[in-house]
Amino acid sequence: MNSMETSADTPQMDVYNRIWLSIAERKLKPGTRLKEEQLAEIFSVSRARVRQALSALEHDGLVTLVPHRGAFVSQPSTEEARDIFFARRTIETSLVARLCAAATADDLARMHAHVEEERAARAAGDTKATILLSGGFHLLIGELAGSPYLWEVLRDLVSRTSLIMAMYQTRSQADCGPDEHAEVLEAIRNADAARAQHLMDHHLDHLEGKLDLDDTTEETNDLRDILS
Amino acid sequence: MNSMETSADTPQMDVYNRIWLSIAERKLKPGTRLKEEQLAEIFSVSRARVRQALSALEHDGLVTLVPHRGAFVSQPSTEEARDIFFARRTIETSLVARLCAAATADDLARMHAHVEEERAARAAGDTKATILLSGGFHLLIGELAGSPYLWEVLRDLVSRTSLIMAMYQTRSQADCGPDEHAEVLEAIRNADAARAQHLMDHHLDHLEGKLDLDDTTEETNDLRDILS
DNA sequence: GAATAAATAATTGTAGACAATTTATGTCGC
DNA sequence: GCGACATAAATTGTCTACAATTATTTATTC
Repeated sequence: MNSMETSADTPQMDVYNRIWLSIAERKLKPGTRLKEEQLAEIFSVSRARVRQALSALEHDGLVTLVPHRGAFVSQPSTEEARDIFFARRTIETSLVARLCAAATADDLARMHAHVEEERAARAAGDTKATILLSGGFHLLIGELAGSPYLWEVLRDLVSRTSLIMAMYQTRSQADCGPDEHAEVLEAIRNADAARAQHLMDHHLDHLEGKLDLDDTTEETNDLRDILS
Repeated sequence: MNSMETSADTPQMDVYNRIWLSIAERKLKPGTRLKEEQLAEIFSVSRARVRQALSALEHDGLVTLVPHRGAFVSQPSTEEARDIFFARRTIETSLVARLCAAATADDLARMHAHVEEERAARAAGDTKATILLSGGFHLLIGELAGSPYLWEVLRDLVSRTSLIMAMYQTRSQADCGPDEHAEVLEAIRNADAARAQHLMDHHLDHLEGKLDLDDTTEETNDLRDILS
């Protein structure tokens, strides 16, 4: 019942997941063009399957579909980036507050185990796992809050955040840092709702602060976008 | 810049919107089978377009796609129904609190105009408009909060709520009632965040309370589901 | 030599046909 | 007459070929 696994049963979900993962891991950079035929060959599926996957990814905001031009890894604007963080603060501060009142011993154990896993991955220098686990902590909070719907929303927000980080991150490293997660966990353990909310809010602010969201230097790879 | 209009530009979005509207208006009842060819003929489009629209509707939780059996208007379970209301409370209470601090005179005017419109529609006995406007008030709050992302989430939640109401509503009438909306608006006007949050929370509770979410009498139209 | 315009090439969008699966109908045996 | 099995119909899932659009290259003219 691990909610991290994103059911790779059907072939079409497989191509969706593989592209999703590549974007979440930041191997596919924003602005990258995704040709349908090329993807079809890589994954050994028909072009129709690729189109379905791309359509779903567009719905999740990870790729942008331009009519008669093709699919590109999305390049969220600074406004959109700020909006995503706003939405995360709105939802996640509410959820941690609720968790303070409702968390079971088992919940706390799972969160503790997760933070340890994050530490281990970071210590081992496994950047791929670090990025995934870092977002996974936030998803775990959504899961423990007991709302499948909000968990889906959070999954969407976390993956979009990954894209935003890939685009606007200038200084320092990629992930949240397990220390702040540990602090939030400690507040939840103490059932200190106000502190947990404050810490989560601050944590997301910290993440947003790492970004270069000044509108002046809209970086891009696409010559089309550079040369007006 | 009215956010209620759901861009019916492309043909595929048109069929999506027309089905979406029929469900939101509760003309299409939960469990109704949606044959692709039939829809294709009705809308005078190819079956591929219908499939795209159905796929998008499934992603929004309004339609359930069963492999090799077809598409059906979703029949959300009582757990899912409660989850939707939980999500709405989580998000909307946060948003009204924020609005209390940030609402401009223009914002207040728009909300006031909307409540009046609701009253007029209800007085005129226009049930279709009443249902739409009733959800529209909640969407307006999302819009004025200035978060396009959360507005999209709210739109999804409101349409799912409409489906839930169609399924589980037993007594009294369909919509929210403009009086409670007016009360919320009054609290926002007075910048009383705590009261606004409380009223919104109570309002959604009231809505949920109108439903018959006892798990015992899972109503359905599909013979398959009735006769095990 | 530079800019514009036409032609060619590449890519996406669409539709129609075919295959796989499920549902309904009819028949045979009991 | 009732139930199980086989056959037929209907519906969905998938793929391939073709049309529409856009990008690139080449040729022509100023």
